[in-house]
Amino acid sequence: MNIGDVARMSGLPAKTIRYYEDIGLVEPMRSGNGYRSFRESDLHKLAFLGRARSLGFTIDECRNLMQLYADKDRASSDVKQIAKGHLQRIDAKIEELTQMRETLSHLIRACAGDNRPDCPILSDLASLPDQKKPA
Amino acid sequence: MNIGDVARMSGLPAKTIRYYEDIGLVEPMRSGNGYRSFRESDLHKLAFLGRARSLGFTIDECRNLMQLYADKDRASSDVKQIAKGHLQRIDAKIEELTQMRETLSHLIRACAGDNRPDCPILSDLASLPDQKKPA
DNA sequence: GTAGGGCTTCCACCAACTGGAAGGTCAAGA
DNA sequence: TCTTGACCTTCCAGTTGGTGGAAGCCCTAC
Repeated sequence: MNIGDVARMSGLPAKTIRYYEDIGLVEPMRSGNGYRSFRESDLHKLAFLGRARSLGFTIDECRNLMQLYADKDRASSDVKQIAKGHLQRIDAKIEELTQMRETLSHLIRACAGDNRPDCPILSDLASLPDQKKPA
Repeated sequence: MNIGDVARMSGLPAKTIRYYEDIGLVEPMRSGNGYRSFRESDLHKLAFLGRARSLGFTIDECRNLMQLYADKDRASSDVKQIAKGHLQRIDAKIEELTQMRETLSHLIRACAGDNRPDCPILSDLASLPDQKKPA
């Protein structure tokens, strides 16, 4: 299979696939004309990567997960551990965004949004953090 | 004030402040020894930037917001517009993360997490997207 | 032979910093 | 006076995960 084929089948852009080869995530063979030649197993890996990335795993985590996938003697606890760590990151991010959302929507509600210059959003942004000038 | 002073007072790392100067967000003066010399107004801008960034506004949005802040003839609707756009982005991100969280926590619950190799997390990742091989 | 698609490499760029090296400045202490 | 240490300077490189584009093969069809 050429890169266009696996791109279509994996749902990943060809550019991304070349990038994944660059960083050693897949190692397709080469045809006589220099084209990459993907095996079934490469396609499989790419699909794995696409799915893992879509769940937000980092490239490094993907690397680890693929290793575990390849290792028939793995312990599922190792996989679960990675997933749990990732879940925690997601939770932290959601928390952070929710906090932003809170503040921001509060400010938006308070802003008249008319043609006058007074604006609680700007007032908030302009407020200094609780620290004072140097002596 | 030297960079260390405004760093402490604004809560921003000195490196970040230099970077902000690089991209034209602040323009501190220079002392005879080559050190940056920050005015009160620079500190104010930096605090503004720090606050806006902490709410997740992009640097470009910060630029616009600072311009509006400086413009005494601004319409608060312009500010509100920027904030609303940003809120939408936040909502989209939260939505995306929540979806990931959903899938992931589901998989984690399904995984035994013991020393056996069977793992629904890996099984899910390994599933191909709904597309078939080429003709 | 030429037009088109697909493929190749390489280089640059995105956001928003962060780390580190090499070196100048300044105030205090021995 | 010298030195130590905390500041400060610039510049270069790296981070994450790709994306865009240029220049140039390859292959098939017409």
